[in-house]
Amino acid sequence: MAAKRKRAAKPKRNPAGDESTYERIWRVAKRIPRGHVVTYGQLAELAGLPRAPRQAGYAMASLPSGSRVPWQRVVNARGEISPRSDPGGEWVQRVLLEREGIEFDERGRIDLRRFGWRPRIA
DNA sequence: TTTATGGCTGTCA
DNA sequence: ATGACAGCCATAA
Repeated sequence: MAAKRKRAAKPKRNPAGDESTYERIWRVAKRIPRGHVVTYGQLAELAGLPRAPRQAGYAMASLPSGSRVPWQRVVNARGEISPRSDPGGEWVQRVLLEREGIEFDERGRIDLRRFGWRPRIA
């Protein structure tokens, strides 16, 4: 019998064709409807990484240029735009969101109760 | 292989 | 309410 493995062995996805963790996150992100936002933790959870909200963030940071993933619709748990490596990027994100009809309060925060995307738990 | 990093989060003072 | 700390996990060196 196969040796018992404490944790499931890594999926060992194939180089091309199979989807990596990031791709899976991106796929979920693409489902975010316009005019709504999700938190990194939520995104990670939907992607199957309930304890890896950071990975969701890095997946966004790792997005290839030209991708149609609405990274702009991903914000932190506070409903705020997280500071990232790219200077000025948060401003861009905010503009994109406002362009979708999302409103920010004076503190630069989004009301997740109104704009938060609440997908059915798959 | 190990080590370091990083668009986070939840808890505690 | 804000500020600081530790935990978590995949990716890149």
